[in-house]
Amino acid sequence: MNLQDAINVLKEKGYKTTGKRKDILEFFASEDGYRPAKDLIVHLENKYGAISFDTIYRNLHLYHDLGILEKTDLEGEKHFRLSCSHHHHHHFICTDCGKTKEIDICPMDTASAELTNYEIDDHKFEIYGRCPACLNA
Amino acid sequence: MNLQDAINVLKEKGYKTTGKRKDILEFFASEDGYRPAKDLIVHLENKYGAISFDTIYRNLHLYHDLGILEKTDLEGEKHFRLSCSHHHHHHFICTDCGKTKEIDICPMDTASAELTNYEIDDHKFEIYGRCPACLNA
DNA sequence: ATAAAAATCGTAATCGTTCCTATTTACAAA
DNA sequence: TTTGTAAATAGGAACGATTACGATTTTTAT
Repeated sequence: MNLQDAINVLKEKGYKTTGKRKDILEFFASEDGYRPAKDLIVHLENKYGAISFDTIYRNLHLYHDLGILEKTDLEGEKHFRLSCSHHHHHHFICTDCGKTKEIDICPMDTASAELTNYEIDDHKFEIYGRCPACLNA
Repeated sequence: MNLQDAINVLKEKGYKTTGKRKDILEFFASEDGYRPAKDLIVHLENKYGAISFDTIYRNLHLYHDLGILEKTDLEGEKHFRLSCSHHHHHHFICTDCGKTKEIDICPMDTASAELTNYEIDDHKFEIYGRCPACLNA
């Protein structure tokens, strides 16, 4: 998912493409890892001086609902990144810089065999650690 | 990990075994799923009428640090359960009742091959859905 | 029994997030 | 291009989970 794809989704669904909505998308397009709302707030405050929490969180939720952003809970704080809309995969997440690396293994294929009679709605497989760049720094 | 094991760990490490510490352990021993602090507070308030947040959270952290409790972040709320100290495994978590089922598959064996030059500190594999009991209710 | 250390209490503060009403803006239709 | 209106944003209050803190109580070792 890139900036233009995301804007197209917004238009298709009839949402207005405001300056702040674009700013938010640009922010995530310029990052390649999970970021908390806090970082986005700082980024937008640099441009606007002040920004409403409502705007931040309403749009984060909207983007998540539209599949534009992926979300994960890290230490009680929600983090977001642009969706990797190609094939199903999971992530290594660097606990220093937040950058991610795709992991092409999904354990669900075999795990679901252990769960007959269970309704499976979702799953999470994440690996935490430090990326080579952070290890060298 | 059962009640007695947990008390032994406390004593070995030189922590005091107070009535409330035992109550907390008994609470988790009587549950077999992940529970939020909130549930523990309600449980202890039934017995004592009031309980300090400090006592709740200090002991949850202590137990987690000592390996007595496992922790997971579910929708911005930390949930705890007695550690399953036998072999390494993961959990299916029922989003209705919080009960868990062990999953004996760990994807790290194969996944770590994709992460040469990365430092791996931790990982999470959780499956969410509804257990047979909740499906029938 | 008693003293020292540790644990708990009661409450205030903090942090991330949600909610509310008034105002502003984007967009469509004239 | 103006205008009507639904949608979006502002600004700040409220909320829920968690953390922090000085005063008090309890556990445990002596």
